[in-house]
Parts: sequence; structure tokens; C-alpha cells
Amino acid sequence: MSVTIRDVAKASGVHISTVSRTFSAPHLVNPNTRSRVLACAEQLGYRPNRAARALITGRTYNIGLIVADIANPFFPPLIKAAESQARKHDHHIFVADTNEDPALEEEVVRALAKQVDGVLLCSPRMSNTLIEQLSREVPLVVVNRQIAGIPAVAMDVAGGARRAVDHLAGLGHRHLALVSGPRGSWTSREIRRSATATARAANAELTIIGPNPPTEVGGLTVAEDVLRAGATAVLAYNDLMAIGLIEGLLAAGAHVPGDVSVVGIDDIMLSRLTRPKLTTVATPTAAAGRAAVDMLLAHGDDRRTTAHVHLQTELVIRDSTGPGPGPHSPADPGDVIAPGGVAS
Amino acid sequence: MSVTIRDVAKASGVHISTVSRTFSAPHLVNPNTRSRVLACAEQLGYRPNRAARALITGRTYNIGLIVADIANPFFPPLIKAAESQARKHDHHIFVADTNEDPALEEEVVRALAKQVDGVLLCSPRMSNTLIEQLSREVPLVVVNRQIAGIPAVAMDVAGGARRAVDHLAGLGHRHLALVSGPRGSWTSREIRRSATATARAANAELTIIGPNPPTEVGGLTVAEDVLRAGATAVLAYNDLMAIGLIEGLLAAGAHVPGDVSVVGIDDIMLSRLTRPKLTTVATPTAAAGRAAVDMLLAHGDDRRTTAHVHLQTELVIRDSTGPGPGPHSPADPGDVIAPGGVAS
DNA sequence: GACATGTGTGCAACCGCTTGCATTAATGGG
DNA sequence: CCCATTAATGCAAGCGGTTGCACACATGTC
Repeated sequence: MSVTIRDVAKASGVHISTVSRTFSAPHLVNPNTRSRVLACAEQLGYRPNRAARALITGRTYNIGLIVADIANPFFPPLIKAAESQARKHDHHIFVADTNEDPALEEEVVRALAKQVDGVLLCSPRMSNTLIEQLSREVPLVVVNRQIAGIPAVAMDVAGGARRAVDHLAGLGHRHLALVSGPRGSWTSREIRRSATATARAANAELTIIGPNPPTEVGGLTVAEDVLRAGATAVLAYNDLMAIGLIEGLLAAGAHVPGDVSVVGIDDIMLSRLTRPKLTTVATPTAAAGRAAVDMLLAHGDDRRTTAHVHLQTELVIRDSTGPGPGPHSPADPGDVIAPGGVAS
Repeated sequence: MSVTIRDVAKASGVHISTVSRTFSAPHLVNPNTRSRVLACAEQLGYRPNRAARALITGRTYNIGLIVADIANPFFPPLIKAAESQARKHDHHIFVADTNEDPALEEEVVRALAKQVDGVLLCSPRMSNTLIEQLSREVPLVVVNRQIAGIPAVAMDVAGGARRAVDHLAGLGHRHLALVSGPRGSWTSREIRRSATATARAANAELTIIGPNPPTEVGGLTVAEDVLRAGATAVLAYNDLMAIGLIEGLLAAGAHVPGDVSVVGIDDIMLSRLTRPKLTTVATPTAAAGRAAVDMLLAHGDDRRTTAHVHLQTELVIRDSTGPGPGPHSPADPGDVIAPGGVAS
């Protein structure tokens, strides 16, 4: 069927081991022989079988990339960057979608383990202990998570959340809401921790709503909760939820940012295109994808140090945030702040 | 390092071939032996090495999925559906991004060929002859392309384009523009063919602008061309371009749909969220992903018939299209149709 | 009781490739 | 001219599995 090393050996009149060396250790073969072998290989269309090679070398030149939801716009830029970086190093990537299901994550890591040199676990939902255990079976790099002893690339969402809350408080909002993300998300915990501390420092009230599925629908369905809580500004776990939330608020008759300000996180492409344009915390997803691949591939060289890469985030102020009720025009209890009939 | 079939054999006191059969032909081994082997395997954490198995069986249980641009919102739902469907059949998928580069497509197919049972070529940009050639090296299914002898799943974009043009003509637009997609795209050719024929039948003028990169920027940059051409309605190759185009039109001072109506194709998630909401031709991307995987996996059974699956599209009318100048208020040559100072 | 039949297991070759070791030829030094 | 080096290649084992074949044993049949 397919052309193997034996065919090339036969065609060029050398032993298969010489053909093998021509490709994997060229300096060991005589230049003349080498070029003859290469010519034959070229002519026959020979391509080394990586799986066969991996069997003996232990290196597959494959990487596993596991994400919670491919269709979540946060991930495609990360996947794209990782794939591109991987191919620069002659690696291919398996992509698996775990549907936000921790059990599926474990299953997929194990299923992939034998065919990859390592796995990138992006925003994993499983427990730290399980991740530690898996990392003994296959090299792991986690993205958006921090676990002692596991190489990681994390984005500074805590700093982003702090700046977002400060921004809102600075606009005069005294009652904030945090629409949190899915259970098991390290990012969500970080945001919550940072937002809580920052709100307290700014002397603002913070209502936490969640956990919620990190989707547009997840945001849409909490619009009522936000209004009922009387918050005039909201930080959402991600842009998708923020956008859904805005839809929900508008549907309920509340204006954005007139009645309620909304900040998202991620700065997905979408966020520049909705109306109002979304104020959000930009996360460097492409850089994270590249960095994660680099760490995974470098990891073999130096098992002693487990690096933790930290990437900065940035608050991008657009049109979904505006001044709050402020001290001089306080929203009295009982005031209707939206045609939806919700009291602040 | 890793636990192999030999470890299990030793632990359960049988020959490796019996262990092998326990997993790949259970009916051939005595129930008692089988359960003993399974118990040992379980206890040792044994997992068959698929690459090793593939070496001898020729089945890798992997699929290659090649797309032009992962970050293009059209693809993620397709990838997600394909991945999910593949895993239902116990297959894993490699994802490769070719950056709209035909040469890279060829390279990637060849690089992946040995490690997969087949490749899904989504919206390929390379030539038919090259695809035919590659399909002799590895089972191929093409998505959004039709080539005799190659299994394909195609969406009825021609029908979609027809309905879109009819919609616009029906609104009274006499001068349409088609913002076409990238060179090498079958979809783009289909749209062009269908739009041209439909416009002629409707007795409307059609200006073709392109080829263009199928991105938001690609749409944005042709806004001026559209205005200069004097078209009052536009069909874009995809939603991303349509959205970029709308941005460009608004920036140039033209109203949408007041001055120019815009129709996209794909109905990506984004299109419901922009303002104005985009009128578009919805394509069944998830269904396409599933169907493509099914065809690839079924293909082995029945090499004689090369199926071509055809999926319907649907015109979704939202807010980016409106009445044209109509017969009673024609836009005279010289009329300024937009503050941008463009004559129709 | 001889014989075909079937069941469960072991043996060994093999998938495509790598690699330690042995072998041979060429080279240089004394 | 002999010996130690070095360079280039061949040989064969083995990576983790699968599978055709042979074998041993238990059954059922007449």
C-alpha cells in the first residue's frame, strides 16, 4: 500500500538502517549515499511513519489540546496560536472538546496519553489532585490554572477584575454584581476573590450571582437576578455572558450603560461589534496558546524547574459602562430604575 | 515506564496473545480467563497503545480535520460537531489550520496521512486535481466542494444566494453588489454563479467585487468599492465580511439598511448580536461536521459508491436589509446617496 | 472406541522504524 | 608494514501490539 523504508532501501541498494539514518541521523551516512537515498525517497514519495518511529523513540510529535468548548469564542484564537506554534516545531495537535465535563477531561487525557508528547489542559474543570495524578502519566501544561509543581500559563484575571471593579466604582457605582462562571473554574475563583476584595476596599456592595454556564444563555438568564439585586454595574465571568446579559437587560427594558453598566472578560472578537460595544478585560489568548506549547516542548529539557508563565491583562473601556447613580443623585430604596419595574 | 500488554500477561499468567484477544476479540477467550485478564489490566491501569495497534491493523482511530482558519467563526461549530461525532465512534481528531494557503493544505494532508484513517478537508483552496491525487494517498471527504469521485458534503449555498438575491430584488433593489470570497473557494464560485443568474433573471445589475480575504477586514476594505459602484444592496461571501462591510459603510456615513442593504452567509453566532442584526443565509455547519465524519467512517464499508450529501440552507431575514429605491424613487445618476460623497 | 468438531491458548512472524553492536574498508602514525 | 582510529554500513533485536496457525483438550456422534 504505502511506501516504507524498505522500498526506499531496495530502490537505493542499501540496508534499511541506512535509510533510517539518512532521515534521523544524516551525519552518520556518507554524503553520496545520502543523496542517493534522498533521491529515491523523493521519487517514491516516501514519508516516515511517525507512529512507528514513536513506538521506539517515545516521541510522537503530537500534542493534545483539551478545551471545555471549542465553540466558545475564547478558545479558537488560543487553538489557532497553539496549532501554529506546534507546527513550527513540527508537531501536530489533537483537539478535544469536553463540554465543560470534568469526567470527560480525565477520560480524554488518558485516551490521548499514549499518542502525544504532552497535553495542554485549557481552563480545566477537574480537581487539582486529579490533575496532579494525570501529570504523572503524561506531561501536562495547564492554562488558566495554578497548581504547585505543574507547569502553567496563567492570565492575570485577578488584576483585570481589580481594574474592572475600580473602573466601575470610580464611575460612582456603589452596588455591583458579579456574574460568576462555571463551578471548577480557577479563573472564576480568581475573579471572585479579586472582585470581592476590590469592592470591599472601594466600599461598594457586591452581589455574587452564580455559578452559571459560561455562555450567552448563561448571561441572558441572570439578567433578572441582576435587576432584582439592584446592582447598577456588573462584572461578568466572560464576554459571552456579558453579551447575553446585555441582551437580557435590554429585553427587560433596562438601558446599558444608562441603567446598568456591564464589563466582560476576554475581549473576544465579538465584543467590538456588539452595540453597545463591550467594555472588557482583554486577555492575551494567542500568547497563552503559544506559551503553553513552548513550555510543553521545552519541558523535556529541564524537568527540575516547573515554570509558571504569567500574562498581563488590560482593561479596554468601550461603551457598555457609564456613570453610576453617584453620591449626589443616590437611587433611593423604592426608586424604579428600569421600566422592567425593578427597585434598586 | 508505561504498562504494556506484557505486564498484564505476566500478572494474569497468560500469553500476551490472550491479553490482546481479550481486548480486540473477546469472544475468542474463555470468560473466566477474560475476567481475570480484565481485572489485572484494570488494576495495573493498562491502556492499549493505539499507535502500536495501528501499525499492524492499519486503523489508527484518528481523523484529520483541515480548515482554512480556526478563528473564523464559521469553523468552530463544525469542528465541535465533528469532534463530538468522531469521539462517539472512538476516534480522535487532529486539527490543522492552513491559513487559507493551498500549499500548506497539501503539506498537512501528507504529513497527517499516515496517522489517520482519513482526512476531512473543509472548504479547501487547492485544485481539484491535487485533491484527487491526495485522495489516492488517504481517504478524503471534502466539505463545501464537489468533485466527481470524492465523497463530499456540500451546503446549498447556491440556493441560499438565489433566495438572498431574490429577497433583495423583491425589496426593490436594482443594483446589487456581490462581495466575493477568496480565490480557490468553491463556495465563492457557487455563490457567484447563482447570484449572477438570479440577478439577471430579476433584471437587476450585479457588480462583483473581489476576490477578497474572507475576514472582517476583507469586508471593511471593500465598503468604498460598494459605494463607488452605486449598489444599494450587497450579498457578501460570509457573515464576517458582511459585518466588516457594515462597519465600513457606517464609517463612511451610509446607513444600513437605509442606504445599503447587506446580506451575509453562514449565520454565525455573531450575526444575531450585531446592530443592525444581520440578514443572512444560515448554513448547517454542525450537521456538516457530523455528516462528514460519518461519511469518512462509513467509507471503508463501501468504496464503490461515493456519496454526496447535500444540506439545505435557509434565508434568515433580520434587520440589515430594507426596501430599495424602488421604481417610483429611482436614484438618478449623480445623486448623492451617502454623506460620504459617493455618487450612485 | 475411533473420529470429526469445537474451544481455548500458545507460538512466532510481522507492522515500520530505530539503534547498539559488529564488520569492513579507508586513513594516519610510528 | 603493522596497528590503532575512524567512517560507513549491515545485522538483528525490539518498540507494543495483532493474527494465522498449530496444538491440546474436551465434547458429541455413530
